[in-house]
Amino acid sequence: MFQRTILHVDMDAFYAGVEVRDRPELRGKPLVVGADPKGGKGRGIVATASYEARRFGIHSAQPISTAYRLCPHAVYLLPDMAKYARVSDEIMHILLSFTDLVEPVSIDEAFLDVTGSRRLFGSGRDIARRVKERIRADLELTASVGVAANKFVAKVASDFGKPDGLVVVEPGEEPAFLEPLPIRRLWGVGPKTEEVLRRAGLTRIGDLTRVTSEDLDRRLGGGGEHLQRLARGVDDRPVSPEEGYKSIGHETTFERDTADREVLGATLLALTRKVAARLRDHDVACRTVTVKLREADFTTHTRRTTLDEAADTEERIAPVAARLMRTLAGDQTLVRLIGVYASNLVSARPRGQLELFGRPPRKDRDLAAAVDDIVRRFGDAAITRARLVHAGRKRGS
DNA sequence: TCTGGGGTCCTAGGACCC
DNA sequence: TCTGGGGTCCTAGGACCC
Repeated sequence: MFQRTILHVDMDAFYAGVEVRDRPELRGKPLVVGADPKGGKGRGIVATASYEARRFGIHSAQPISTAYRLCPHAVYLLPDMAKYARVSDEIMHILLSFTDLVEPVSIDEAFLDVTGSRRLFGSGRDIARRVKERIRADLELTASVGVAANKFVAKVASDFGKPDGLVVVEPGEEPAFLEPLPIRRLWGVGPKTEEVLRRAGLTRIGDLTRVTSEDLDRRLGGGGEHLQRLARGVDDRPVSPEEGYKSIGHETTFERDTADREVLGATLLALTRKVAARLRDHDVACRTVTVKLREADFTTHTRRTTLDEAADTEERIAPVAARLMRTLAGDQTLVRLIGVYASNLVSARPRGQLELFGRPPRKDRDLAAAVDDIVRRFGDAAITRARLVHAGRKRGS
């Protein structure tokens, strides 16, 4: 079979790395990027912990209150997503100088298919070394790189050498490399699946190759064969450059659980505005609108509806979202989080083309375009709904 | 110690059509 | 008279990833 060379590039403690680079006085200190700890009462989680902070037992996705208890004297910073997105663009730019086949996985991670670049740049290991050097020289950041014949093994390999790692798994070595690792390392095995498999006595990746895929299907409700192929180190998925969003959404957790209809309504409207603006930004419109509500006890519900005609404006989406919300929350419902999502995305044709089809430009879209323009020029605070200002005052913020 | 916010993918069941 | 089977679209929930 045709032998591919795949790289998985994964930045080390990315947000923390960027902050330390920009503020050298932070170097060597335990640094936590994430929610405001508020003296141990904060509600969010840790986004990234520096390696110094990890020595205290702090890690990503941990409640910020736990992190604060473990290390109150750490430096706590709020994430600056706009900055990280800019750095991410610079990283992707570097990666694209090695091959066109770059598939971003997240803001700080990507797969590269360098099969066709070997003639120009050398072996997979050579290319990995050069990628790391470029990222270090140009951006003063470190990345860990895994090299293998497919995406899954490359991903596990990059994780294996962290931080500042370079791990190559040669073709044929995959089973020996994977067998002793815990099943949790398999892509798609999270806490639930891990527990189901553990109860069946399966704890190492190698264990999965010693049962039948039907047995796995029965225990997990499908996906057994895929899991088994990964466990053997087989993964045919191609590295495919960006395909665009399938959904766009925003959600927010209240500082304190609330049953205040006005607060809920105003927050829903604010979220809807952000979603609609991003839809227009990406030149897409949505046919499906979803509202999510999480109650104080963490039970979570969603309601969605599909529109007759795709929408990309607050004027069209907000009433739908409000209606869905009313079916989710009673007057007494104590709410922890609400969210708005747009999916079933279709490309929104430029207005010139709409007219070609004999459809007049809509007023709501003209208004939205004007608002987008003002926000671009003067920032988000320049324009807002009277209702949002009112609710903000009401909360005393 | 309670658990963010951005996403993707999958499953099950119902409606509806032929 | 009670009843097939395939296909598509839709909704709700959940697992998982970073």
